Amino acid sequence: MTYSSKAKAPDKLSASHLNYQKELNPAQYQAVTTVEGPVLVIAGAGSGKTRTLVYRLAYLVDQGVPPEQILLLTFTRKAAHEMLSRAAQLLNRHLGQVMGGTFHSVCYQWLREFAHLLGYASGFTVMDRADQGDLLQMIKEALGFKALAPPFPRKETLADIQGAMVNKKLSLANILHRDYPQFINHEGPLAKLFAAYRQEKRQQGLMDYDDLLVNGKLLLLEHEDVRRELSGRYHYLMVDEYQDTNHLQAELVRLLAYTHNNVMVVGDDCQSIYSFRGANFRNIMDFPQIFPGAVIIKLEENYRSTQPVLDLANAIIAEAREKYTKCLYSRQPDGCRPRLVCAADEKEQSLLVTSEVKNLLRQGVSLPQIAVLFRAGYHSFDLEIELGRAGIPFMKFGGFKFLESAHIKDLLAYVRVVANPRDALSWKRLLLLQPGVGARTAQNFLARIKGGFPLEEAQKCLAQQRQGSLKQLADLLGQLGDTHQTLVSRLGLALEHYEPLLASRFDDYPRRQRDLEHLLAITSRYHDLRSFLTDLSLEPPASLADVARPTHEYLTLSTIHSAKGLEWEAVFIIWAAEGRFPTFYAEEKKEEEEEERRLMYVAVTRAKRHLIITYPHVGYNRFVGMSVNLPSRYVANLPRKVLESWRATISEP
DNA sequence: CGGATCCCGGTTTTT
DNA sequence: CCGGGATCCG
Repeated sequence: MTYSSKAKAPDKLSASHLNYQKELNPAQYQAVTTVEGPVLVIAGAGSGKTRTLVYRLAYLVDQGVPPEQILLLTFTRKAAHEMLSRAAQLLNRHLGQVMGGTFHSVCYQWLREFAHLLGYASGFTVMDRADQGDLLQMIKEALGFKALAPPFPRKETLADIQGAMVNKKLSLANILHRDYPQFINHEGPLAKLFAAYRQEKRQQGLMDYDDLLVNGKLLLLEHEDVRRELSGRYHYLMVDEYQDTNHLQAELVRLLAYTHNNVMVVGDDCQSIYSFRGANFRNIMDFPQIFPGAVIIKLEENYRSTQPVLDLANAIIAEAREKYTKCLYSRQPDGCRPRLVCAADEKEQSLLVTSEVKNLLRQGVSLPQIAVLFRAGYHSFDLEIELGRAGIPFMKFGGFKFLESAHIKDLLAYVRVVANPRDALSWKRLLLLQPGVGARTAQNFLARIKGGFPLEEAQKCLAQQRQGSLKQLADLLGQLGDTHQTLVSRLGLALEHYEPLLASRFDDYPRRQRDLEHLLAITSRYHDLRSFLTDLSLEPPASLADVARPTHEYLTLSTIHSAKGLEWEAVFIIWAAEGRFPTFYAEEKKEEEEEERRLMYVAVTRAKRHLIITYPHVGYNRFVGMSVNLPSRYVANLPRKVLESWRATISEP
């Protein structure tokens, strides 16, 4: 451990006057000041986990550790930014040099530096989920698998299967057997398809999300010098939300700690809600085996919620089949009991939330202190209409994917082919947009530029085509590649070209046009095309949406997944009905059903003081028409002293 | 090539 | 029940 002397630097190096012992409770203090060797922090909901990470960052810097030697891995890049700026505030100095972000974005940066070692050009671009589906579809067609006896998986399912193989480390046969028995007959073709997929990505200079982790790991595993270099670059590792990491991420952590073992991970097994993308909360429990001698610290005091809210949370998680016991306790014994309210139907549920929100406002709770949470994005559609009618401003997080909508992808295709001319996927998208161009022309063009030609080559090829629109496009691409122009003006040119196509393609084009202008506004923050495109793929859309946020106060609507780590004075959980929450999807699979329970636990523990859980008594079901809903199993039949049951009574508007 | 029509399938969470 | 995708025809 060559670097241990740094953290043991004498206290006089402390530039700040922070009194760590006074500002933190004993467990937090221990977590903050134990900087050498492996540390596992089990942090219950609301136990000051973020505070602990922030103070630890500050502490390290206070001890004289150069910020650039710290690596902070978080679930979103926004979370990393926030922690850094809070630490900077504490110390009253700028900490620009700390490396922070998601595993994906950090791997991306290393791969830009070292991808050539893996036989990848450094100019690779990142594919999102939809791109993955499109490429798989192209291959499915090319291999003639559309003619196979149905059912053959559609492109979204293909992407799911591929993702499961990588993230859950299971063989194709295994996945098919476990989750997709209906496709077992097609195992052979599927194996071929996925092999071709891997090959195509490499040839086109594309990496999907999983590749970033897989290749990042490969880089560290197979290149001892790189491992040494990167491990030495960051002497102190901190990983947030460790319960939501998968085997690849755990392996990355192990490899990065190679030269020093200074690694702290923070997590809560009860809040593990991402197993659908391979997260495994056992990573937490295995941590002491992988890092022998790890110090284990539990944060159990909850600073967020009143005791009645915690009582409900504890009652929900008590039923979990498998968990590692923590005892959460609050300093605020008093507070109102959470309520379970049965509304007559969805409309009444929406009216109930609206009128209760108004109630809270009268009581002095401000709009930004209120959130409505739900299992799936579409669960709030009706409520959104009602809120609009009532004139309550709101912002919605999660669910809808701005960046994956067709018009955004169309516009981006213009610049993506400029950034990476080998990207056949974007070429195809771009070409098919042009009038007079169909599958045939696109195919011919792709065949001609196959193998990766520079942009000029592609331009020449376009100029030779019969269609006038393609000759025009060739000129435009020349301008888009002109790096003397600002990125905004280049994207502006693309938009100018795309707008007429947009109008003929979509009948709701005015709305889509506004989206595109919003995208252009985001662009002005960037100078470099590649980093712009990367951020769009790797940055959660919510943080990009900052520009569009209303300046006035608003109510938060969010999926529970997107609400992770956040808190509000008052929380509503809507559609807490069997079939929706837990989703009927998960009802039969034990492990998934367990995860739904944890999801409810996460939802409940977002509330500081007020908590209302509702469901509509009658709901519309596509198969059966009207049907009667039962309350979610996680909140039905709880003792009255934990959860009050009500029938909705609201005055009609 | 592009528009129209018909049929099937499937409903979720996200880097 | 709605929308995406496949197919067919002009």
